[in-house]
Amino acid sequence: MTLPAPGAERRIALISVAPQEYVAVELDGNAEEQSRTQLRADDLAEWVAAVEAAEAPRWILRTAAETYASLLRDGVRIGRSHDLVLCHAILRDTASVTAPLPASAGWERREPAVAIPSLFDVFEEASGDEAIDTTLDQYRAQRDVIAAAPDGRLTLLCAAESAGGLIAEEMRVAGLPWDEAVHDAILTETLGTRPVAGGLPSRMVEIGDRVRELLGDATLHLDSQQKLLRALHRVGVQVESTGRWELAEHDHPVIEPLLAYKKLSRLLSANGWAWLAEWVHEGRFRPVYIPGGVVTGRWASAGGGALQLPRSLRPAVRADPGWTLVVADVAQLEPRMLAAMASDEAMARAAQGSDLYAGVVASGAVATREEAKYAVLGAMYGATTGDSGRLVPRLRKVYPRAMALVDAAARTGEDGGIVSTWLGRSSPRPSGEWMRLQAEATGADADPAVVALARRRARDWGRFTRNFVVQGTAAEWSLIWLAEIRHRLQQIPEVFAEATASGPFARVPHLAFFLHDEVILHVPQEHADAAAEAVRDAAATATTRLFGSFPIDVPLDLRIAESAEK
DNA sequence: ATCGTGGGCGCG
DNA sequence: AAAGCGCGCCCACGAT
Repeated sequence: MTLPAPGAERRIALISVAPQEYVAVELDGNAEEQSRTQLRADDLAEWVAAVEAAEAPRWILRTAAETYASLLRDGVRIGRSHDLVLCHAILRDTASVTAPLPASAGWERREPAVAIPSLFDVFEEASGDEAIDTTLDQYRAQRDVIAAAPDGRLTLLCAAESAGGLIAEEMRVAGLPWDEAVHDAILTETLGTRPVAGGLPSRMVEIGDRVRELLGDATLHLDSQQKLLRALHRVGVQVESTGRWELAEHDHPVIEPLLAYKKLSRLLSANGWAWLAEWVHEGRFRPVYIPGGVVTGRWASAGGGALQLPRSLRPAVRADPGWTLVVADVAQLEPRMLAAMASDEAMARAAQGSDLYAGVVASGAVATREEAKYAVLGAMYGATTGDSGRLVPRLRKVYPRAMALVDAAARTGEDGGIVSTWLGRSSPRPSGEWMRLQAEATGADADPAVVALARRRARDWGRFTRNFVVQGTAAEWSLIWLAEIRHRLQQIPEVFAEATASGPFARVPHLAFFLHDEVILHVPQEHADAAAEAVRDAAATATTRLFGSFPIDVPLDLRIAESAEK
């Protein structure tokens, strides 16, 4: 991702002014209108492609989820954008500047389900000229907020967020190569023979019958939590819930088959044959990504459970013939971000190499890798009890700067304050209800029960803000990583071999999947090494863009393989 | 029939 | 071995 100085790049706002009608407004260095081009929807893709090839401007879009999807369907890709909806969400709440962007309902994200039909709703009572004025005013307001932030952090964040908006649409169009036969084989192997009409697969029937027999109820409906709980009590298993963890603590013949049944049941309902039929078409799984869909800046997804694919199905992710996958993830991204944010050199030393937890053990803070893991997770999540909570104070001695950062974030949250990520995405204000409860608890004659509740809610919010700064900064690293990968892949020439898929990514290496700290690329075999190098370079660049010369390792686990199986 | 909620569990 | 953060989705179940 290159970030030219403001004014040094061409910027063109692409504005929908009426159904089937667009206006492209070219802006000068002061974001003043320079020229205007009227476009019919039918001509849009061709015009954008020509301008992109000639000038590679930064396209100012209402949001990629609306405009870019249709361009991609017409085979047109763009390089850079400024996504007004995505950036509005960041800029209206940022604590990085004294005067954040005024919130404006017209620039809120819309539900994906209505995004496409409502593409023109915002303008239904406005003339085309009003739509243009509204868009340009919003862009100028955003530009002013971005420029007011120190160190260009919001420039980087908004550029990366906008790139994420493009990438999410591109990954949806490209899809994740998915081998339906492999998926089907895994299901049959795990669940048993597929039922012909309704009913459950054979292994589930067998195991379910065994569970019912051991519970002494031949007609028990195992999917009913309440009935199952009562049946367990009847045979003397005194659990309070039917959760996996609590069941595992009990010793009764029914536990083992019951846990096995629950595992199978989960696979069937979440990613069984019905999921396969609904979400995989022509060898591609196409999830709906929602960039910035989580308050911390992480991506969310809608439909298909894209971010919850069970590891057991990874073998079904298979490259097309003549293509390969580049699969890369970062180990322990969040604590690495924490070490760098806090300039904690001791923690950064522990983070050298591929296993941060081993480094924590080497520092002498804890005795085993497992303890290191629970201590570090506990530090970032705010654990206070259990083994994890007991280990956290040891880290405070060895990594005082890192711990001071998360402890301060927790205190700020407990006091009702706002915290921010490294680049300036800020946490939401606590709710009015939360504020009222805290106010009620500070009175001299406050009910002790109210005080206790307020304390608990304050700590809850403190754990959220504690984690926000770390999870959100990790999301920023990943976003820049993604954008840099995309930028590098665009330099790799297309292949001339016969394409195995259709669409704008049929002949080029492309991102196919993203999951918080992991990417999967789908790449013509001849470009596998170049793509892998792009992924590594991009990671190094992401780290430098965020933390300059601070020495923090962010090592990748990267492999080139036909399948995503680990 | 449809909606909201809670339990449970997959992912990071 | 822990239960501390962030999600989305499925199911049952009770309310509408």
